Amino acid sequence: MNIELRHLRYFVAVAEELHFGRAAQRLHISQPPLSMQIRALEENLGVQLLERTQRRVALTQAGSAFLGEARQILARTEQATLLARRASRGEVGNLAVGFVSTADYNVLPPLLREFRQRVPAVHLALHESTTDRQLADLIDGRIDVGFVLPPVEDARLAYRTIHRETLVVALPARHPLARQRGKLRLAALAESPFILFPRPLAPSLYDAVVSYCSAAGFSPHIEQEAVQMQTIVSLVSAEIGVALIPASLRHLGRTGVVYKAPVEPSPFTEIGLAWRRDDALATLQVFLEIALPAGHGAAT
Amino acid sequence: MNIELRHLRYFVAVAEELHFGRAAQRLHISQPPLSMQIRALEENLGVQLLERTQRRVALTQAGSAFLGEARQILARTEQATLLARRASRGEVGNLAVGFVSTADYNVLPPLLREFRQRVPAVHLALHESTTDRQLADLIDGRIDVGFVLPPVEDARLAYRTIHRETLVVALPARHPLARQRGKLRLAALAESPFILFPRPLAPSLYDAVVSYCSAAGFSPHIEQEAVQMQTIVSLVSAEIGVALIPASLRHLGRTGVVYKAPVEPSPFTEIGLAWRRDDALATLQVFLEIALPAGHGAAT
DNA sequence: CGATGTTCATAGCTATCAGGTATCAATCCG
DNA sequence: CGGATTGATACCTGATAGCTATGAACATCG
Repeated sequence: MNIELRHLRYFVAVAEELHFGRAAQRLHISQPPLSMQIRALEENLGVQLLERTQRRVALTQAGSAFLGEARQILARTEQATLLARRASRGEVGNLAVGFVSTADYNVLPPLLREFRQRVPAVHLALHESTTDRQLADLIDGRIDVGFVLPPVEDARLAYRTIHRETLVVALPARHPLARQRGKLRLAALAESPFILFPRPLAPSLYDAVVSYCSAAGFSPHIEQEAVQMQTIVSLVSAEIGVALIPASLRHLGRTGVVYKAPVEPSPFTEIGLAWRRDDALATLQVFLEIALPAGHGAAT
Repeated sequence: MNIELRHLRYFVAVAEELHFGRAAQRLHISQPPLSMQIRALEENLGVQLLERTQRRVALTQAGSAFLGEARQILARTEQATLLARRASRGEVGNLAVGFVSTADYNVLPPLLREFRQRVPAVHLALHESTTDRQLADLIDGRIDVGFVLPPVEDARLAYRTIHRETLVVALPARHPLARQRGKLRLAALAESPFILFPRPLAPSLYDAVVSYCSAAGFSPHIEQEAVQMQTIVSLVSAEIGVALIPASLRHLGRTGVVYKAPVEPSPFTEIGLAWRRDDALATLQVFLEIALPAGHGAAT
């Protein structure tokens, strides 16, 4: 027979009361089975824990050493159940989060701040990455949720938009149009070299840029490609060309670059969250609850 | 119903195997009761620990959080039983030790050294004190064993001699007899003032000194009393008088004091150990085993 | 100094439940 | 689609935690 927590609970009660009768009362059992269980515990350990002299119960040295341990084990068990409950509510645990670099300039910071505040014991592992790599990482379980650019077409993944914004023009400060006050007519850029990212990385955004220009009556002359938005802005600053970028990228605050909203109504570019549709991770549920406007569990 | 260690043992097995059948085999039980116990554990916690999909068993986040806790609780329980066993063998615990100051110059140091080496996890609380106070402290449980001077007459206490030594004369360095080579005739001190401690503190030693002098044909002229041997030697150094002290006190090495063995055969003075006759403290047993020449448990 | 009360241990019984066997149901694989 | 695998279910059994009654040792008190 093995030691069970029952033995520890009983022993602690007896050690605290130093009286089998009262201890039994406290444990809501009768005295004989309590004596039996204590005896069983002692036999199991091969150690006498209590000295019973028919009249007085006293702890042996081994008993008082064991008492401390027993108390700690019981407390630890309490802690473990609380921890399990908190974990099941998504209040402790880990969550691996992917994000495209642009998310870092709008949705990501306030959301992380709120998440930290609501569930400080959840550890977030953040991985900057492109949309397509994030989708693969989601499927393979390397991340649990990703800030991505649409579209997300895999049936195993769920997607919800969490942010929409317009496009603005980024001009080198010495560009003739940069001095002009107020809004800008997009058609004025028809002859300027454009900097853009490769289409496969974010087809929707790429297409938005191109069709925006089409609507203004020209097709952009693509001079240079770059993967990260920050790089694009750097290239603008280096006077390689102009670019159409999400409005929040203004926050980059790069010197030598001027941001201007066109007069033509801009299409919306969007960022969304993607996650495994059937994922039951408790921490993910909490994350989605915080991130998504209305309550949307993974299965909803 | 309460959580028991059984539940934790079973859960850890399942979590490690991720397979109810193999886990059951490892636990030497059949699979159905294992499933039942896991379910009972989950109900108890109010938390799902495992995701069973009829084909694959996986840990939930709560499950992996709980797994770590469960492992630690089980390990802790192992530790606790080992600790209890070691404590019952007197290898861990405490022991309160009293000692007369003279013991510090002969028996105490080597004995403490050996004890430390044999049972390093036992904490010794050392209390320098007189014999009579130690006897009271033993009765009242403030100390568990004492280095005392005989006699010990209380029936509740056991006593065994552990050290015997002769008396030597302590002389001021400028005393006429201090220059003399070789041994000293005790009678030569018949006119010197003596320093001695109050008789109630150590009757046997006091009487040994006085009868030693009587045998040499004189009665010592007691000039000054002092409680501690170190004080007596200090007074000798201050040329207040001479003293007869246990030979090991030479180790005090006080400057200005010369130690000389008399030619007359010296009576023996002794130090012994006293403890509660019925005391079952495991650490005391170990202490006595190390301290006493032959094996002598308290009840022996 | 016996009477009484207190306290832990023992004896015998009961009821609960851990664990066994047999089987089902869902899923996977060839 | 059939066999294999695996967790769940149904039902039964045996071990044992816990109960009541009682005993034995000891302390206290009239």
